[in-house]
Amino acid sequence: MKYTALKGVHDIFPPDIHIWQKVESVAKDVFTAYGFQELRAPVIESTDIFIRSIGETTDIVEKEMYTFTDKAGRHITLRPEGTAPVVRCFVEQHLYNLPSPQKFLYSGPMFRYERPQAGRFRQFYQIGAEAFGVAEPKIDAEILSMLKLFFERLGLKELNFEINSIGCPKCRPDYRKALLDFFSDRLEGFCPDCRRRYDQNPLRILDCKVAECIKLREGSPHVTNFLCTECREHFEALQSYAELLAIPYAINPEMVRGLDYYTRTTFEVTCKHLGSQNAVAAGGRYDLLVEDFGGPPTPAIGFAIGMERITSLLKLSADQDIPSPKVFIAALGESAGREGLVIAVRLRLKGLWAEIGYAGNSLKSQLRRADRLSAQYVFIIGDDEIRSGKVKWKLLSDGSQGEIGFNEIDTFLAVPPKA
RNA sequence: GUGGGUGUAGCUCAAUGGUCAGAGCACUGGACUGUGGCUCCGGUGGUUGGGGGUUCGAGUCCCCUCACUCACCCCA
Repeated sequence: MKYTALKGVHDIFPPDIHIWQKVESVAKDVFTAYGFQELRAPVIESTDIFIRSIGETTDIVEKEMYTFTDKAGRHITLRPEGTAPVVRCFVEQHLYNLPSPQKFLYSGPMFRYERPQAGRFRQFYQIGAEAFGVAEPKIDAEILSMLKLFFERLGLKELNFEINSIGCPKCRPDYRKALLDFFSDRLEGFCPDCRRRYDQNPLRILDCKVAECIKLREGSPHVTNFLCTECREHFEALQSYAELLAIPYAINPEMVRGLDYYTRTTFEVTCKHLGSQNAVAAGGRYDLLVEDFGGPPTPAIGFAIGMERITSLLKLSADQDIPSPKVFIAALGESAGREGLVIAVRLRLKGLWAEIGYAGNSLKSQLRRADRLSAQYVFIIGDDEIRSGKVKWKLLSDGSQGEIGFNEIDTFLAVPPKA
């Protein structure tokens, strides 16, 4: 094959595209009901926007960004995630001057240079939402409830909602220190990755899947025991609101985040049917990021849904409704073909999906094609029908057929079939 | 970046180192002049991912390379 798509990217086309469209429309409906409006930010931004927000020492920034210089030497990066561009827009466009809160949804491709595997791609799609201006934990719970509704509408089950609080710049250093103290005397037993994490990002040790490390970290301090008063109250209030809204969450004090900007609430929705990349949605609070970008102090919270992971789950479960034509017009001969073409265009004018057969195909093959397309009706037009001014109709589901005049077609199709 | 697995028809897969690389599905034509699905018969479709090597002989063995895939790292 001479021309192929790049590694880690993929084409989306029928029949899968119908699942994608379904997910997008459900998200838009549900998020709209929660007061979110669409915001479309560019796919490219200045590189420093991502370095500043995601964090200089994160994997994303250190080795996963698609970065290049344009013809004027500007440093440009294809967005690896959606929050930073939205925050940049929020500040640059002074959206904080609009009535608070401001709530936005977005969707589109993200780019990360990684080795692809199940559920992980170099160009991948996210649907995300960001809410600005509310410090109250009520909105944290609302966002969880919005996700719950979204998944319910899609018929997705067996999902786990996990929440955590990673504190704020006031309390997190205490926790970090406690963690370092706890690990320091047993560091030798940990895997090489964890020993590296000890220096770079000790919270990540909590995430390690190596059996030895899991055993060694038993009894390690929990972040939730180190929260300052404000963070603890926020987290407790979130839990009570989540219970009020019947969100079946679990607290996972070992859940950590790969982006530096998170504060307090973090959450993840996972599904065990996904393989090792099992998060279908994840997000959290980032109360300091807007200020970091030069805006006024503005608490905020957001999340992103991984489209590929959702659609792969739907492909497992779903009875997919693939759209099919209302009418297939099978014509035999040139003059019947002309008549069929005119009828098809007239039906399309009314918004009905009409397909026609083309020259050189026998009636049998046209019917076969109609059957493959799952057309509801076939209209058969030949010399006889042209002479009599009628079309023969056939209902494919039960094989019944009859005749109607050319001018009766519209009313005929308006009446639902008995089958 | 690291490690494993797999590359044969559009798809899913056969073929002990030995005739002309096969089957099912799909597509297409016919059995049935103008009636789909079911059945039967025929047809189209291949650089066996690419390159090199071993051999009388390679889809099969070896090396290189590319792609896909799963996992690690990390993450949606």
